[in-house]
Amino acid sequence: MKIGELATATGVNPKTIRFYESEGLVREPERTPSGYRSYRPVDVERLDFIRKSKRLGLSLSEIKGILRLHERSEPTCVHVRSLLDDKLDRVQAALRDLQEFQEELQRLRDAAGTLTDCGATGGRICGIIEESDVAISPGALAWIDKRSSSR
Amino acid sequence: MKIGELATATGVNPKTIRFYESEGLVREPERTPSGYRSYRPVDVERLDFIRKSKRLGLSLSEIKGILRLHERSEPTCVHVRSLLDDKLDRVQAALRDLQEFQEELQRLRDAAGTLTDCGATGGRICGIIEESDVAISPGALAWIDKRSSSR
DNA sequence: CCTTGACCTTCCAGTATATGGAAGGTTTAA
DNA sequence: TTAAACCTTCCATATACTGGAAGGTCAAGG
Repeated sequence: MKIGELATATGVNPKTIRFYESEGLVREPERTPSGYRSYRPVDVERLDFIRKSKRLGLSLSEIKGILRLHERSEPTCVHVRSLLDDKLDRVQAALRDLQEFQEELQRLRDAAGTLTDCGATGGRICGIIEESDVAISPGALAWIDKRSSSR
Repeated sequence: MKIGELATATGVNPKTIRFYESEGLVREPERTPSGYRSYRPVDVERLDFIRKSKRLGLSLSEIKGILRLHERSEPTCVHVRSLLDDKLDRVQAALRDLQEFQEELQRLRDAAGTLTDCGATGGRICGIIEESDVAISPGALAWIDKRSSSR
């Protein structure tokens, strides 16, 4: 199985498969005489595992940790449960942060909507922003950054 | 005012100030004969503006856009209002995504909690994950990535 | 005069997770 | 034989910084 076939079988971009290999998430496959990567069916399962893990919000290094445990024939369930607990805590914290941020942003937007001039006179750049006092948590701010770039 | 003093006055790391300069968010300051950057009080205001904008979830390129408008003496309020509307839409979408994700994750966690063995027999890596069917939206997934790394 | 320490300078690398492109080699079918 | 569709490696990009290395400057104290 060449890399393109593995990509089609799993829905993972060939570039991404090579990247996972460089990161140690996927084993280095055999090569054909001409240097092409040659995969086995078990590699489909491994990529599916990685994909499902990512859908749970696990990072590549967390996934790597699980795979390392498994390679040493150690049980993974206890570790995975604690990762899920951790993830759940963070999602809940983010929900709270984001909810609060949404309310503050909404208030600011409402106030800005009534202004015909945002007051950028003198040395001012934009009154809407300069008079704002929204305190977004670092976590929610981080989310905004990422979100903006992933669209 | 040297860069360290500006940093103290604004709460922005000197490295970050230099980075903003390289990105065109802060003007290139005069230099002392020995090459030190020499800032004026107006630079404090500009950095404060950047900081407040970031707290509203604006990206550096969005902030740069606002500053460019202002430099050309064009009004910024209409533009800023549309940025805020956009931001608000995304926050609301994220809240929905994240809420749904939280529920799915909670369900998975509850199911995993009752297992004494996650079923990693044969070629399996971890039954909790392999049997999961959580479909997290790309936006919320992106958030998780960023969040994990920002802590 | 010399040293010490706290500044400052530039440049390079790394963070996380890919993705796009360049430049070139291989294989398969027509 | 030639064109398309693969494959290879290496480098750059996105985001918003942050850390470190190697070295210059400045003020105070001995």
